[in-house]
Amino acid sequence: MTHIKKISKSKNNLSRALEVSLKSRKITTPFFMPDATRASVRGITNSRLDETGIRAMVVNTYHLFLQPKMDLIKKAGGVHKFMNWKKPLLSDSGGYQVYSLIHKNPKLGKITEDGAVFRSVIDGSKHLLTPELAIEVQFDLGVDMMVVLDDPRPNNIEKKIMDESVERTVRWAKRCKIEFEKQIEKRNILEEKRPLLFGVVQGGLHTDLREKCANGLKEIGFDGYGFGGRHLDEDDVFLEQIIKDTANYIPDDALKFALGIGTPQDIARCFAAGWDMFDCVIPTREGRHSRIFKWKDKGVIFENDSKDFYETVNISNSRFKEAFSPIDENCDCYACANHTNTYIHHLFRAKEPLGAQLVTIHNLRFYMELMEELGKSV
RNA sequence: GGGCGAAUGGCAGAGUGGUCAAAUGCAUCUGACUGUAAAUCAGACGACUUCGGUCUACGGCGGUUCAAAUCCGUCUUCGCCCA
Repeated sequence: MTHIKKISKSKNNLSRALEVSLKSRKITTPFFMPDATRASVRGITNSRLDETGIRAMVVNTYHLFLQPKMDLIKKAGGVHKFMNWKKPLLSDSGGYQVYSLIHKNPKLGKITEDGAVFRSVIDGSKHLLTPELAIEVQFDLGVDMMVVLDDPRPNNIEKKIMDESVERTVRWAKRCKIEFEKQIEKRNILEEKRPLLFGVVQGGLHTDLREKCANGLKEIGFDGYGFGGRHLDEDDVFLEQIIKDTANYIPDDALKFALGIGTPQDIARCFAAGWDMFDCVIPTREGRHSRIFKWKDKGVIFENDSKDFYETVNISNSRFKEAFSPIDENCDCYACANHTNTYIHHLFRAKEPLGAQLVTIHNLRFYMELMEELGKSV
């Protein structure tokens, strides 16, 4: 059976809408998944998440593996039951933690051909996360979509080293795919009930390495392919060409997952380049840090490099002390329907967690509206 | 009435002759955040400035000293104790 069906596409034939059949339910692209790294979108209950229109979210293999550990998740009956979330879940492999922890602070672990050696920040215990273990853990989590363990590197490293990262990423992807098929057989999972598996395209700023990586992964065969590493150059300039080229190297009938992207305009540009699904900490983390996303003009979303379709404001700024109006008059989110800028400003000043929760809810609703707008264009 | 102690920047609170425009925390103002080591982190926070400095500041006033938030006298206020 085929899990992915094209339902429409744009005139330029790049952006499109797909219907994806997952084990828990169907989902259409484009979609954005908030990060529920440790099986929770920080501070927000499931019912409030539902109200924002969220259709899927991302949990993290590495974090859940360390805490509460897989024995407990298995006892709970999988991560869906554990967190009582009925809609689709995608688990990230922990590959980014290789980048984030090891490359930023080598003391916290190292990468070997076998896998990534981590020291737990929870209890100091040592762990070896192999590609095989990453897949097994994700089956134990019981998610709808899983990602291979990859080897991301900072964009500014030598091309030779980036090439090694690409080759390792492909070798690890192969091991993941083999383990994936083994697990399906071992667990007796029917084709229509199996999770989808994503490879991750690395290669940094080098288009030829992105192509090499994509081709290597294509040969193995995945349901979807992710854009790995950072999508911005050293000056935080959006890597437009690599984003476009990488999307083109991926088979058209596969899902294209822009991992960790991004700001509203980055998402819009990626979608226009053919990417179907997104996840990012921005709406939640920045919401907790009091930054609010607001619409300015939905009509100019696709106008070249435009940030003009939205703005961000910091609700803890003094100008909101006496702003007795909702964050956004036109927003239908819980925060805007019930509370004023003044109140939310006060909550942040008073360090009341409700402030962060309300802004998180609002920002997630903003991101959902962005996805609705993107969806309308195809 | 007598004795002792204390008064420091918006607040709390270090400092007890020079390296003090004065630690630290809070408050205030602003910024950052892109597959969450992040409800976190960073900067600013007396005035003026040609950015080299200049001025005004540690309860008030007056001394000592080359030099005082720091020592002395006195006044004011507050606290504690004895009558």
